[in-house]
Amino acid sequence: MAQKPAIPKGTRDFSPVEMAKRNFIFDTIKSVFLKYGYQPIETPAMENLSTLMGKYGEEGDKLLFKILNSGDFLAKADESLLAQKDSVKSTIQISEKGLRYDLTVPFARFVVQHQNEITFPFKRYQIQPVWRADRPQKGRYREFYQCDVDVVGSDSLMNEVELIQIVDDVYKALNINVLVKLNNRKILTGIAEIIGEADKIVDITVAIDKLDKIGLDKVNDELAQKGLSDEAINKLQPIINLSGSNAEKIETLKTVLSDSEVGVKGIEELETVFAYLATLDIKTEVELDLTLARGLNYYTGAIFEVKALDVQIGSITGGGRYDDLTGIFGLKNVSGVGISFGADRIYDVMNQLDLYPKESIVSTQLLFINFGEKEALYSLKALQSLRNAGIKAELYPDSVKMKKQMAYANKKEISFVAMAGENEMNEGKVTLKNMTTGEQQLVTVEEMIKIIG
RNA sequence: GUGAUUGUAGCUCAGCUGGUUAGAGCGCUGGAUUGUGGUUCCAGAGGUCGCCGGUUCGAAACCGGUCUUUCACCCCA
Repeated sequence: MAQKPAIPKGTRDFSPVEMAKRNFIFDTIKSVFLKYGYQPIETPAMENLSTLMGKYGEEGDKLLFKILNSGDFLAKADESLLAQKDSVKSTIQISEKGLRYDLTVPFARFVVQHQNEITFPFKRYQIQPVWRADRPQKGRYREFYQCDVDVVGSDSLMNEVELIQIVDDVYKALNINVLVKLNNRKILTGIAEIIGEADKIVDITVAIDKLDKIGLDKVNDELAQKGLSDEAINKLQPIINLSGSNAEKIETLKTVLSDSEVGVKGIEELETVFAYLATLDIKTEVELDLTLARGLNYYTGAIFEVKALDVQIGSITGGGRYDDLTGIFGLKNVSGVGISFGADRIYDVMNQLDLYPKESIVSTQLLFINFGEKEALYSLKALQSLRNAGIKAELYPDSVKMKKQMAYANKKEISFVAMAGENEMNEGKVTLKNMTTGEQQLVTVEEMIKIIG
């Protein structure tokens, strides 16, 4: 036990059954992405630290996995810096690469680097793992998959609408009940302007983001702690407490934010998105939620978040519009909007609710019992025809006790077992056993294909 | 990063205030049944009690450290 190998904290192995379930999720998401005209790309697991650092805030920098330089990296490093024992400064000396933290920043890098080969608007999806040196807990891992869809090079709000359609399609296909929360960063900026605390926008959004969790009083406490005047906090109250239908909320905001140019722009954008959505057949409820802020600093327009309604877990999908992201890498005026599906959390939700369709987890459909070399060769021929007909079939490789071979079929949940011994071979047939009913019949290969297929 | 929490057979767990050969259920292997699994019966294998160190005549149990699990904060998918 003690000597057994282990895997690093916050990482997981996936068994065949788990992989079948995960692939069902990935395949579903992928097929929806393709349906909307998005194309796949992949980027390396590691990026230069210079492209990663500073993009996720100070916290994010700490959560980046850094890769030690190759060779005698300590000898090449500046001794005086190492002697200071300052981890942040020393990192630059001994590490120049890191594991990607999300897919959006590498994508921005990709767009800038390949700008001359890309046709805009560029619609891409990307399904790859990302790594964060976070402390693991429920629904939180150090290695997890993101499924990103983004479109860059288009300002049209049609894209926002399309992303919501995609969310609706994906969760309909997965059979998960969700709520889409929608907000707009411009409205948040407008609010900060109106109450005269424009420079505290980040503190304000972080605080009101917690409303659900800690309640109104504590949010106000936190706001005061961040240095907001009582007057500003008072002005904020009607906004934090905003309720009613989406249309009602928008009406209220219109009067409150009428003096803020950005705020008005934000309201217009939201109104347009809701108006477009109203003309479409969308099953999922979309709710305007002003407390939705999301930590990432680069959102400039719409902000999305998707919550599962039947399971208590963090958000399972999130995203938004970012006008300036490629600007960091030197390409100006390219606006993008995208969302990210958290495959691992979706997996946890699906598991808890047991939502997998039976077909999604079948492996082998038919097992041939091995009675010996001559019989095995006879079975092999039949297997070719079955496989050509699209049936997943296998032959037990060793001619061991039948009991053992049957137990193997049972454990792998193979629904049919075929037996071809001397009698069957003489007739040019096989005995087919249905493992759920226990019935057996003598049939030809063609008949088998009909029964199983 | 802060504060808690967990770790005993492949799995889920028991093991009282430290005292001889550490237990159960399930699973696994073999047999009853040498061309029939999933049910039943019988037998068997499997554990330096997470790891390192300390206290003690004696530690799975007490203490320290470390790794791991889970949870809250922070942040986030």
